[in-house]
Amino acid sequence: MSTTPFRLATWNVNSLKVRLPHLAQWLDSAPLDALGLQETKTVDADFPAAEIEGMGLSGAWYGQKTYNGVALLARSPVRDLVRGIPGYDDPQARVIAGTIRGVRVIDCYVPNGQALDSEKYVYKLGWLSALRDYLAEQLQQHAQVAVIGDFNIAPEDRDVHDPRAWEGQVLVSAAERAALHGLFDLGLVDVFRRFEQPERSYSWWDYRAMAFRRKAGLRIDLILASTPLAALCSQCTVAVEPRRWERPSDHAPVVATFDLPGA
DNA sequence: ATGGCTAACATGGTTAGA
Repeated sequence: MSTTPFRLATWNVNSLKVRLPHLAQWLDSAPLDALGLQETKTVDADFPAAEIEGMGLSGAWYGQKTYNGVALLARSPVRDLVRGIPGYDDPQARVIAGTIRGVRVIDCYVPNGQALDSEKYVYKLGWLSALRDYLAEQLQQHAQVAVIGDFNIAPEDRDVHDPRAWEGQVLVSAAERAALHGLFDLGLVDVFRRFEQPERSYSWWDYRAMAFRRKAGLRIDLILASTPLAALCSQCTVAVEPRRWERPSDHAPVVATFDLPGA
């Protein structure tokens, strides 16, 4: 049976306006079919739609002033768009979902949480609970589901450059990891770990203290796939190269290839 | 080394990120 690759990426761009040249340059070298962005940091009226179209992409975006903001883009039509988590009243623009070539793609920017004693941490855990309910419903509706984005949680200690220094901190705390594993329990698979990976594979490095050069990062940007979709995954890598460029995002893209049935 | 750096908004210094 013939298959066609579906190359899906997630990238926290930390301001789409600043990172438009990086996106264009990366797309020149990386053949992609669909892409979820986070931290676009722009209202929908100012979204650079013409520039995105010039890159051969179309889709939809859901943004707000200054903070957050997500976009779901593809080379083929994005259908049945849904912004936010239905039924969850959230003033922050963090989720956009659509169907691309039969795959239900849900692009997420999970709250950071700031610190364990912060109200933002309470918001993060409540938000993840709402996301879990939403994903449970989506997995009933669709066989092929991909949940992609900046999860702001490092799943395991091997996803942390210095687990001892980070122990108990936000992004690695037990309650956050339990919430993430709650998503895995729905049947979602972290496809990156389906393959052999280099030691010290991360997707985010602090701008400060030469963290990137020291390989002092975290793997917090993930591609999760429903079991039937994960079975079609043939590759998943961190595209570390854009992190080396001038004025980079602090996150690198993560890319997965799914060999979808059909020509 | 409880700092370091980047971006938005604003146009100096705060908020937020992770």
